[in-house]
Amino acid sequence: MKLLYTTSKLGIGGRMYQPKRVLQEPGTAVPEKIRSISGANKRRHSSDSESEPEGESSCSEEEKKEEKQEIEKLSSTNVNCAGKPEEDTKKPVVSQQAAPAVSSKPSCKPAVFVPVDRSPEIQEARLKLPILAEEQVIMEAINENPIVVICGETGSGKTTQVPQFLYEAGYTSSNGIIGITEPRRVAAVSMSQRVAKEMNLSHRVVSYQIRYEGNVTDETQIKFMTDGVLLKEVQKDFLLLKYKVIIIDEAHERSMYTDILIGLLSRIVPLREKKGLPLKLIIMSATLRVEDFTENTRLFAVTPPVLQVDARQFPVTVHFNKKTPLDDYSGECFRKVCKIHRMLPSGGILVFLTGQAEVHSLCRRLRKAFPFQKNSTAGDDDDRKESVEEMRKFKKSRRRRKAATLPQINLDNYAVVPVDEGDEDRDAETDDDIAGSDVDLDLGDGDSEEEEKSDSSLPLYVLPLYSLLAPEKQAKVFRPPPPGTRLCVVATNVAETSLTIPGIKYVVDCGKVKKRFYDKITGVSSFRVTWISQASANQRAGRAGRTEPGHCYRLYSSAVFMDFEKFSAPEITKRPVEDLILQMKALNIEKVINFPFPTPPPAEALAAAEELLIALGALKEPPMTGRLKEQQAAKLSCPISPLGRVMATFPVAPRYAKMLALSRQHDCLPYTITIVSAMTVRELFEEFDRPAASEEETVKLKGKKGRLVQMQRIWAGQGSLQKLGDLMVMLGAVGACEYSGCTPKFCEENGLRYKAMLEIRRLRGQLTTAVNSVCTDAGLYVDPKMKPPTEAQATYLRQIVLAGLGDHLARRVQAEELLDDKWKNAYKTALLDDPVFIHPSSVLFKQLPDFVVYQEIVETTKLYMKDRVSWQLPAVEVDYPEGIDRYKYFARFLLEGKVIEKLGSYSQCLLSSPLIMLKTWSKLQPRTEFLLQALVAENCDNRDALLAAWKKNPKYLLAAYCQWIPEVMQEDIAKQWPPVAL
DNA sequence: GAGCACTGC
Repeated sequence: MKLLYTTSKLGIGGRMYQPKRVLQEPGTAVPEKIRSISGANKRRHSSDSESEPEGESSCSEEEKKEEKQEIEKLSSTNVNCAGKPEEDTKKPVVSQQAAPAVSSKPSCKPAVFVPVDRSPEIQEARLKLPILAEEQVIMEAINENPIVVICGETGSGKTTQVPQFLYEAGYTSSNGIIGITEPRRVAAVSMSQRVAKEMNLSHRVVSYQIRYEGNVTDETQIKFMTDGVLLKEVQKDFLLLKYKVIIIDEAHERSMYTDILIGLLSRIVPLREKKGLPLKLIIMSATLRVEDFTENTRLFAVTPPVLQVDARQFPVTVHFNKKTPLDDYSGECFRKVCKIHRMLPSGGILVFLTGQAEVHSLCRRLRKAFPFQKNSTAGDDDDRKESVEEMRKFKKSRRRRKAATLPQINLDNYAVVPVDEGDEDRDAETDDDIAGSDVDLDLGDGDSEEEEKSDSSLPLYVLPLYSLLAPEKQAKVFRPPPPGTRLCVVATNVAETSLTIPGIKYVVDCGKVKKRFYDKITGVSSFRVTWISQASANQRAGRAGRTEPGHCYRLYSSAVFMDFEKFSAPEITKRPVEDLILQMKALNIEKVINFPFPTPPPAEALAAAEELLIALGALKEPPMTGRLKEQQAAKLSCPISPLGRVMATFPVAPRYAKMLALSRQHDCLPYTITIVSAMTVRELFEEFDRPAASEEETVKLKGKKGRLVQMQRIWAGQGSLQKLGDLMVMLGAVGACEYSGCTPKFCEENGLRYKAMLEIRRLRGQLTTAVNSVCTDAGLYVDPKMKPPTEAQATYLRQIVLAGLGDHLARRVQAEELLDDKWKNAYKTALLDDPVFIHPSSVLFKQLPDFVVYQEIVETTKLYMKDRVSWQLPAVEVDYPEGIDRYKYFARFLLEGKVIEKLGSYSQCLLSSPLIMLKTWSKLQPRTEFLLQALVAENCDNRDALLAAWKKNPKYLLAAYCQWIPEVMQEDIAKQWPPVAL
């Protein structure tokens, strides 16, 4: 325990640290800062690191070979060999004290102190951060351990300060970089800007890199980036040699890339140690739930030490409801906000709901209850200010009277309450931070009728907030509300982590969240509203204590809260993982199942991913020989194919990467790039079906909706372009938008989401670059005046799309198969027994083509297919049936002209549709039987067999075929029979 | 004839 509390001076220049003890007095029971140093890695690697010069590595061929072997070991079963002998890891903690390693063996710790010239204001602000008092402890732990976990909640300053500690301790001298990963782009950008400012350094030194942009230079020493960026870098340089330190921030969020990075780094760190170029790994988490990292011996053979730092947060009093509303949590939110607004002192309110529609309808209700007449220039009106302020004062006095009496007549305040509820009431009293407040902040959870009445004397400034909301509308929540009003933000989960709203004092938490679920077998996704986790609830509550002490009203009982899961499941366990698996295979990790995941994905998900990648040709097919068991084993460890390597370089889902890889032909690349970009970016079109804020808005929304539908019909094109279905709509929309300069005005007028269009533009740019670097002679560029594809190209594009979505083919259920009404207008897919449908928003909704290819199936009221391409003809990829059906299909293709090109010219004149070959009642037409018998007689179920039969007998099939042709044409056909050159 | 939270390359 004590080891890391040593006050010994560190060899980093003249800098002195305050002894820890002083800071932690007065002798209260200081919480353990170091939760676990058992087995902290005490084996010094001095011999390696001292003898070899730092920063220089001559990479001989042998070393490269060794590296490759080590990398391959990642996929071997022997994951425990992280390069440390067993006995060392078991050394008791005491023995470490006996060997004060810090002074005797400096190991990889840089002995430098780099001065930083901070402004006095910054310096002052920094000193208020609790983490600053921990600098010495943190740096000692980092110096002595290759891997350290730091826990500290939001407000601890760990993200901004730890990189500075490392910089000052010389970790960036000798050309090393400190890399920090963030799960979100905004965080990477804003953190880099803040740290640059705090350190008084240029953006050339403290930089960021996100998907489409960055300001990294040769001088960069501290680099903030998104986790995906670092994962891509591992692909180029497995050992991440330019980094001296990697910090994984927000590891508790358990984003997919973060998890993979931690798994990879657990192997990279010992590899770097071995090379004499040690890399430090720092995992930062907001919660103390880090066992998945620390107690996972597959991940880290030696348990890394865990440091805990305090956060500077204001206290938040949590109030539970006594009753948990069964389903109307939205209504309960309304009532709670009304009470807060009427009875409690000023301060912003933040409400958590689950979706756009809910957000808008609550906004509408609240605005109705507390109208706020905004003038043309909302809120900046000084004339009004006074009167509003006066009104407010008046209201305040009235409210006080009310507040003093209301809680006492709360009918829900029974004398007999369950124990915990009683406690909650006490919490509210004792924790009440507003001295002299005369209001009971525990509002109870009763209904009361009067709240529905409109009260314009108490203006509430109500704003919606969700991710898909236009940025300028989102930005409103960051500005102070108009004078005399109270801010009330009704938000989805964005407000939980991604966006922090200033001035929030009250949080209303419905306890629910809308999540996407995937069926592991069928891949069908659905959205469900579930209870949040305890960690989530606490995160939401924390949003009330950013600027002053706050209150959180949970619309569920504490008993229900106790039943919540402690933490939500890591993303990697809940999602299809084909993209990850491809990335890993590209790193030569073949036995993915043995990868040291902090939490592994379910076996079904791994198998499904592997299967899809094999089908796409990204992995080499497993051998079909040998024992079943071996075959099964081989199936889960297929090596990557050359195609797979190309696909892995494209930063999109493997399905789309396959489409790109195929599009060299017929100048389709620019179109495929655009289609893939549009399919990757979510929600191209504005949502107009939501509840409106007012009657006039309802009318406005309707108008916009109509305009969009009209435009979509235009974008859908004509002829074979139309068969590209919804993808043509996307292509047309993007094309039109770019043609007009991609202006916010154009988007606004045509129902396009401006943000989505920008993202598509940037993704097109990135994919174009990626394709150009694979096909060096492609010479592609992003053309803002891209013409629509030609008819022929549109047909190729359909095939290209099908190549990526081959398993997403749905067949229209024919009238004669209509056994049940539920199959009306339905489609059948390979994997699902249930009918699936074309979504009413599709341009193909009324068209009902025989075959469609879909992007995904989402289950709502029915199973709906999203973003379809139409197929009038069955695709060749369809499994060829066995038995008599083989001949039926072959007959059909033959008649359609798919087998023999020349017969195609007659396909329009046929007396019956080739499709009837497949009908159950086909026998009713003699010509079907006749043709079928002729084919069966010669075993003709493929083109080669047909050609062979013609060689034997040139008049073969003529009679049977003529039955399908009008008499006038029969003579002509007979002359040219057989319709091929033999 | 509809109703999708959030995020990264």
